[in-house]
Amino acid sequence: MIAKVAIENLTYPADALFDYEVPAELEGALRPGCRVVVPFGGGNRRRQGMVMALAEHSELASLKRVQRLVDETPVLSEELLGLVGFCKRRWFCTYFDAIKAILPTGSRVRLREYAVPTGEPYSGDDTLARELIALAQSSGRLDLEKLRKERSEPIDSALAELLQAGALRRVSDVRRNASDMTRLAARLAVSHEEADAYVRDCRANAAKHEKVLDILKGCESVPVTELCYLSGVSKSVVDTLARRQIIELHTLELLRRPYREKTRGGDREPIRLSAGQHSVLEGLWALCAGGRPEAALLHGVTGSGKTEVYISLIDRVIAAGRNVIVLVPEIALTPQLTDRFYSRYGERVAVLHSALSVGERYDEWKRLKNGEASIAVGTRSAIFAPLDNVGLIVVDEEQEGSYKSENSPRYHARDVAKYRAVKNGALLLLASATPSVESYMSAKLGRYHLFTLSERYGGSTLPEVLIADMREDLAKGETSAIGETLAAELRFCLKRGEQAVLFLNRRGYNTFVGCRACGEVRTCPNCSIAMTYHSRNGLLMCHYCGHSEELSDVCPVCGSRGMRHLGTGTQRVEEQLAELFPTARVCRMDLDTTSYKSSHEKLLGAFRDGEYDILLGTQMVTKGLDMPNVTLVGVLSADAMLFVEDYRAAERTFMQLTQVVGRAGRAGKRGYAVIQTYCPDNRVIELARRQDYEGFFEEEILFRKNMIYPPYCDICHIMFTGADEGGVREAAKRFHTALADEFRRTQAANIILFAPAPPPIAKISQKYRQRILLKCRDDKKLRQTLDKMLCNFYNNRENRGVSIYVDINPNL
DNA sequence: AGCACGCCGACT
DNA sequence: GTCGGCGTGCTC
Repeated sequence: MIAKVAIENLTYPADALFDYEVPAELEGALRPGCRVVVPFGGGNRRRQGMVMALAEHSELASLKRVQRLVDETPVLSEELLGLVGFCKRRWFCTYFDAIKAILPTGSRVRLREYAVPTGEPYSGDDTLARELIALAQSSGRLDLEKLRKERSEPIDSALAELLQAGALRRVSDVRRNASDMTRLAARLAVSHEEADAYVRDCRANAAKHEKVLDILKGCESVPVTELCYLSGVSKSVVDTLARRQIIELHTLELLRRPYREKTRGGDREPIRLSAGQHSVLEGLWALCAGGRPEAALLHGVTGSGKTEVYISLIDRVIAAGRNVIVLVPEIALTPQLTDRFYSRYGERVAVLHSALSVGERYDEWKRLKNGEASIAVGTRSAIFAPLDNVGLIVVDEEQEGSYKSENSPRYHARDVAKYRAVKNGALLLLASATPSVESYMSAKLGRYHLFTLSERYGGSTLPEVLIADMREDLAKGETSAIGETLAAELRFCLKRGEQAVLFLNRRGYNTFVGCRACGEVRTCPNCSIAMTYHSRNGLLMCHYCGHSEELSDVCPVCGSRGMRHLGTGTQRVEEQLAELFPTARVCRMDLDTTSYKSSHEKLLGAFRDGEYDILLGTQMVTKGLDMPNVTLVGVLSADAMLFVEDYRAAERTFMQLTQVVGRAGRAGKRGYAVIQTYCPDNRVIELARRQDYEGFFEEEILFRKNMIYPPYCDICHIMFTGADEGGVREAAKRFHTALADEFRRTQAANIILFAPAPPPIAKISQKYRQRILLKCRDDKKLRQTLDKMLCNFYNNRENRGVSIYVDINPNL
């Protein structure tokens, strides 16, 4: 018997399936989907592998043998094994990149290599070998990985000699990744006075230590990640303090299975559906019940009750004995939806998302795998849920950018969902109030069944939307973030005793720091990006590499004391609100105040319970809140997101405005929305005011067609990164020339190839970047060409030190 | 990415 | 003669 094995840590061109002989004692137990340990390469170093398939014969004359079986039962089903290969072909990753995306971190194993003394004496005269054997005998075994790292000189020839002489024997050990090491917390191990004394006596770099200790002096115990964020230090500083026993680390027993206490499985109420909802449900069920692969797009205006429809559908699918996957863009933003699932399906639902600890996630994964749970609800990676017999896959808010993975494999969950729907004979249901232009186009072309819910649920009406022309305020010399129209509406709203939500988009909210004298903007030393000021820790931080520094008002370029915050911060708006409405209770929700996992939910809960009058926040306030008492929604600046160099700017603006506006006026109350803008005549803003998706689509699709943008093409980015700016540029140029030649040679049609250029962020973490843009059709032929070009790139020694990756239809 | 193989210059 | 530099190519 032969095992076809994918091997961990191979480069892209070397990544193939390798044949290994299955030893007789493993036959039967070793099945596709099991992990194995195999000898690999000239030195026969042990590597982890995944059995992708079994075969009777091999083309090769002599084979090495599988050394050890890691899993007694396969961790990947046949379907998911197929998906591994699909990911590799589609997104240019290695087999193991795909496997790592599919398996939860907790189920992963790490291979450790040891050498143990056999008792046989070593009589050779290699000094290093003598040293090693002595070390092995005194400590019982040698940790090879550690040894290689610690030793400056190569140890492998000495090691080989000892193995040859029979003095050492190789042992490999497989370790589970299950325990949760990340939720570590720190507290002071000494008195405040001793801590002060430590800082005094510590000459070198005590500033960072002092910051850490200052924070700990104020609190009982602080999670390490939080501590690093607040003090702007890296974890190594905390580790050093722990090693010196100034602080101690302990695992925080907080936040385990956060939803366990919640009501489970009690809600058996049949959902009352409107006539419109009911007919959509019947239409979807007809598609689902057939057991053949189908795809549908459910376009329902905000508040039309899409959730009720697909929960009813899930009821039926479950009753029919099939399983369900529900994808949501960001689980932290949809606590109401997950609560709903818990109360309705209880233990039968498993939740998968990144805010869970490694252990929690692994547990949920196991419950799905062993059949305890049959509904997987989660973010992007939940599409890999280990379920068989999937009857329905729901992608909620399908236009959201979070469904696209930003690291390898750079997959789109929608595409994986399509694959799984086909393999399972399932219905793929894409749901949105503002579908992506691509999906709506597919629906119009009949590739998806289109279902529409055009009426709001529960008799509420769409809010009345006012466009506030900020130019009028400006003409009066008024430059505040809250214009007259919005201020007036806020006053009415508060007088009625109702609540308001104010939305500030991210770009406008980011407060970078610049010099008023010379115009210098503080940029990160590692990345070509402006640093942003975080009020909570008082530091300037870089979102890309995590670098942080103290804020100073002295300009490093011109030396004047002119460094100030620029941009509209939530803080500034808060101050203004306090001025306008001194008695109103304002709740601010942004990245700063919500770095803790649960605080988001807590703030929303408090707002919902009426503890605040005004909720002020970024992106996150646009989604998933269904607050009956919110009757006013304000968009502080609709323009900032409109003028971005990105073909999707209009789509995103329309989507966000529509979603924000849709928050107002549920449960029968009249809602109002105010959109502040300096260009009130802009079509997108006008269409969003009318909540006219159809109109928006008609205009947008023309633009996409004329300019050749998706869905009329696929956009392919080929990215080059490296520490040497010139080297990266040269490598990109070489690739561009070779690619152009290849396209000419194969007479590839309908491809627009752009010359390499630096992307908007030209440097991240001290790595320079170059990008080649390609407008093309992402078909088999193109993928084969790119695959070949990538392999050539890796194998060309001129490209050393430059990394390359391909991203199809990336988020910009 | 490792690691072996092999082809050339410095040195015993 | 041989030891060791690193350029080249393979890994079942």
